[in-house]
Amino acid sequence: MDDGDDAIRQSAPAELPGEDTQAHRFGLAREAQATAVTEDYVELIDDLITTGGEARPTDIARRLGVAHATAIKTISRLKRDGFAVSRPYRGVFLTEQGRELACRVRARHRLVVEVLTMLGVPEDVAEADAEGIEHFVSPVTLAAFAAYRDRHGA
Amino acid sequence: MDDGDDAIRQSAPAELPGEDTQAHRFGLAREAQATAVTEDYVELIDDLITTGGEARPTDIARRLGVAHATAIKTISRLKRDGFAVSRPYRGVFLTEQGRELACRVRARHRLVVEVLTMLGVPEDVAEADAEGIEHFVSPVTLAAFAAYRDRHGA
DNA sequence: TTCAAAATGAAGCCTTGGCTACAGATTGCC
DNA sequence: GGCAATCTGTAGCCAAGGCTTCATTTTGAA
Repeated sequence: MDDGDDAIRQSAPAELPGEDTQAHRFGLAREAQATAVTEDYVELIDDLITTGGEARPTDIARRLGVAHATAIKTISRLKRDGFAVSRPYRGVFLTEQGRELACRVRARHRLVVEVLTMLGVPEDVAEADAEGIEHFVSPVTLAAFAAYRDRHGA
Repeated sequence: MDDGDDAIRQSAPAELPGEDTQAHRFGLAREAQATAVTEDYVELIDDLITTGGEARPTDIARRLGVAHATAIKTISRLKRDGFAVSRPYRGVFLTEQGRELACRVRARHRLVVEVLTMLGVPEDVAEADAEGIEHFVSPVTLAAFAAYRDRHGA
């Protein structure tokens, strides 16, 4: 797992010779996958706090569709990595770093859903697919999405 | 890991009540992730056989950017799951199921790259992002992509 | 106030997908 | 034919992210 500023990773650096290029692309995808769970948890925690005032492990687990023990273990990783804090039996809270990540993740998610919808994907399918797609959309692609949305009225 | 026919998963079934919907979406994304590695390997093996006549573990590992032992272990899972066969020191071959999956995966990859490019994403970035995105594009979204491509000339 | 239900957290297990290190097979060069 | 380099495969380690089970804490209802 990366630390905060890499949780939404950068785009490809320079040119690489042929075969290495492919290996590099797979490497980028693996990195993005490693941050996906962090991003999902942080965004959900932010949602729960915003809409309900608190984020409890049981609620997080239910919303994600995992066992509560799984959520607690992942939350402990968030704490270890500086995205969240929690006091026993008192819910989970985001650090500044966590809130900042949540904000970026939510904006990216919305934009992906918007663009999918504009392309003719039904709203509910767009939401579902975006849940996976969003973690692999690089900043460059995100910028292209934003430009496309602005060009064609949303 | 799913077996063959689910390796490209289906879209969401019926309507689900509010909170369960979100849990279900995350569940779909987790399933798609579980099939992503299988899809990458199968497509790469098919490429290597088509272009070079054989797919050796070392070549697979180099192209994916992982250690050869990692590739061998994953290949053994492909064999276990009925996507590939191999004889010691004689390279890897796809089963009928494996070839069929490779074909679907390649078509999907190309379409994702095409659509990203049409949206204004630079070619190389589109290729890199598609490596991750493709695994989460449901059949419904894929159909919408194809319709979009056909509507606006590629 | 008491007590049962629900939430929490810890512990231990599994699979996946990385890695390194080492052993054995194959190949090709001399 | 022999030997070194390369390729292959096995074994063992690790972390992530699932799971179940169980003990403990908190909470809320009678």
